[in-house]
Amino acid sequence: MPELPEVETVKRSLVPHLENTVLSSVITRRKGLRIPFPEQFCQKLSGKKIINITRRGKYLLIYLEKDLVLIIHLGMSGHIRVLQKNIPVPSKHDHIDFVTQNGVTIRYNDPRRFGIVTLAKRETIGSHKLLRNIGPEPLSNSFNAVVLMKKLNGRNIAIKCALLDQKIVAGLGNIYVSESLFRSGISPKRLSKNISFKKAEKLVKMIRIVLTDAINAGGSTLNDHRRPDGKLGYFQYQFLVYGKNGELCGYCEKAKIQKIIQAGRSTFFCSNCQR
DNA sequence: CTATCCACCTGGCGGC
DNA sequence: TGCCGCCAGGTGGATA
Repeated sequence: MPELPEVETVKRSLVPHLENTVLSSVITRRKGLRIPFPEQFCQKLSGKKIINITRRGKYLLIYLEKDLVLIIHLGMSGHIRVLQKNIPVPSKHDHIDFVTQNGVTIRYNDPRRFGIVTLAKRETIGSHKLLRNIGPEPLSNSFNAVVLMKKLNGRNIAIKCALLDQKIVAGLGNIYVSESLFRSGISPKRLSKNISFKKAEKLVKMIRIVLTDAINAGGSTLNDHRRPDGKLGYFQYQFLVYGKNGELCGYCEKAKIQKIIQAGRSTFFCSNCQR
């Protein structure tokens, strides 16, 4: 469950359980995920109080005392559950448990193990390898048409690929790029350098709307993955193009939604509505 | 700079 | 039932 709205949903689920609570223990069941866990990972975290939780793009940042930051990325298949009372026996891909002093267990599960869980020092977080090149937060004022145009300027890559690039804008993934481009009337194949300022303005606006709506819907639920609180997100019911190849476009009702492959990933669009 | 292929992994699905 | 290929919400590296 890994684009910005899903990560934001996870963050919001964790805040009431974790902020101002102390980790009594941390249990890892393997050496690492996409990268190894740091040396002494569990020891460094146990006994530490969690100060606050933020999100940067698709990364969760959990700030603890002693200027320690726990960095979490969910990859393709990572999910987090909040467990209280009757905590089940860990199953196959439950790789990490964060146990708090008030009896809550935060369990990290990730079948494909493309996720990342690591530590950093607070003062180095701005220059951290994983975070330093990430573009503006799409829901903040640092993201606007002028900034976007500057990033797209002269680029010969398809706009779809540009928006997937976390250096251009943070947090968008395969679903929300297709949905944002559709709502903006921009073909995913259009070269970045050929996006007009007017279209960039529209795109910025639509990215904001799509992400905000998705967050309000609790994210998107694919393959029955659950939110940390066990609930399902339901933005998938608001998809207009993603996964709808072969269906008649619900907007123009003239063309069928097409699926194409760009940079090895599926893109969904309406060739009539998007130019 | 860009496109393409690949790697990292497991699981679910449809087809035979 | 089983095997097989293909697909999947991500990212980074090598190559041409």
